[in-house]
Amino acid sequence: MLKRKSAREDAVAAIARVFLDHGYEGASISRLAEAASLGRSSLYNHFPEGKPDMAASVADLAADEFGRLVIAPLREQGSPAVRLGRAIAGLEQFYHGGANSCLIDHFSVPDAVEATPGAAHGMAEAALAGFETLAVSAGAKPASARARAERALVELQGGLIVSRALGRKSVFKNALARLPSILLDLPDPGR
Amino acid sequence: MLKRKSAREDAVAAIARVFLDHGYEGASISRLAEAASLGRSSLYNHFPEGKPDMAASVADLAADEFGRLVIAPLREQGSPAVRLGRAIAGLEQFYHGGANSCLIDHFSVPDAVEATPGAAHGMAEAALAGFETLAVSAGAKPASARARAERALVELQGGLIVSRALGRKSVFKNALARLPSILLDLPDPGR
DNA sequence: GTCTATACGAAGATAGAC
DNA sequence: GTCTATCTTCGTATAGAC
Repeated sequence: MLKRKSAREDAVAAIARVFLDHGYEGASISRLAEAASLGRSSLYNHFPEGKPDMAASVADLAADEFGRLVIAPLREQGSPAVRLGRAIAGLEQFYHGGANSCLIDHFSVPDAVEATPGAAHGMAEAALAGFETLAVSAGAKPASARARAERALVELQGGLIVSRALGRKSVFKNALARLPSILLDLPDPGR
Repeated sequence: MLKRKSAREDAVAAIARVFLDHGYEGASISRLAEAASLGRSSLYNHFPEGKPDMAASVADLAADEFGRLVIAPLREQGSPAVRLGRAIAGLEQFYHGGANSCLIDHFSVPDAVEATPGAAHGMAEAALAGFETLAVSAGAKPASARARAERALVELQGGLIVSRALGRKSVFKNALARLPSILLDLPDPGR
């Protein structure tokens, strides 16, 4: 089921980078239009509800991509370690090795929450659920799996923030490298 | 050496919350003025250079407070565990138990970086240096201490982000609770 | 120091020509 | 679908009265 990209989908992909780089408030219509190689007005043909519409579309795209690159591999066949390895490769791609900042963060400010209610919350919960599933299938008990998933998500988000603040992608890479021990290493496997 | 708070210092404390809640771009002069209980114009008496001036002042205040509440306790007398305990109490206070988002994050977007160059970077480095010192005095070797400090900062920032996105302060509290094992537990103490 | 008034451009959005 | 033109509101900033 290959679907040809619509013009709107092209626009969403183009403007996503602006929200990523500048945050919701910093993503002005002018910047968005320039990124999409369109006039300001032309954007409103693709997004009749204006900026909230654009932000919601970007959030949807990000959720889709995250699902495809990270969540799906976690639920595929293979040992937990192999599945996590594929998800980590997906994370590197999704975040461009730490160069991307995360929408969860940018979409958590009040004005963005008002425009796209539940977007940040939903992305965070989706990631949490994916990691939790992996931890369970690695043998963790429910409560432990939940805690491990939370730690993994914290590690990921923190890695992105600190990486960007310090201008060192290695921080994000190091965070990725810690995921296996967080999600897979069970201190008392037999318990 | 008790110094009376100047009117300007009052204003800085008041507007800090706006930058914290809304980010650099979302902190409009109107919002800042309202938070400071002043007219828009009056703000320019205290901050002649306008918004960048305000942002820089807030960054300075945050750095001072962080130094006082978190870094200083790390360097005081007492065992490493006791010092970290005091720093963690300081962190709870500084971040209001996870209710605050961090300036490091908000000041890392391009427009904020342009307005207050080096602010985000400096705050991150200061935290890193403080944690590193503690790890060293707990017996970690230089390279290990550096890595541990980085992990601690990642944990902190990630905890704040995820806490805010999910609306659960427990995420931040859990992150704080992991700091001792990150900074103090040395797997091979004799090595 | 704080206010009112004001200027000026940017941001968000719409109408209508092509 | 995209453009030009236009509108309104907001954001930033200054001048000057009190």
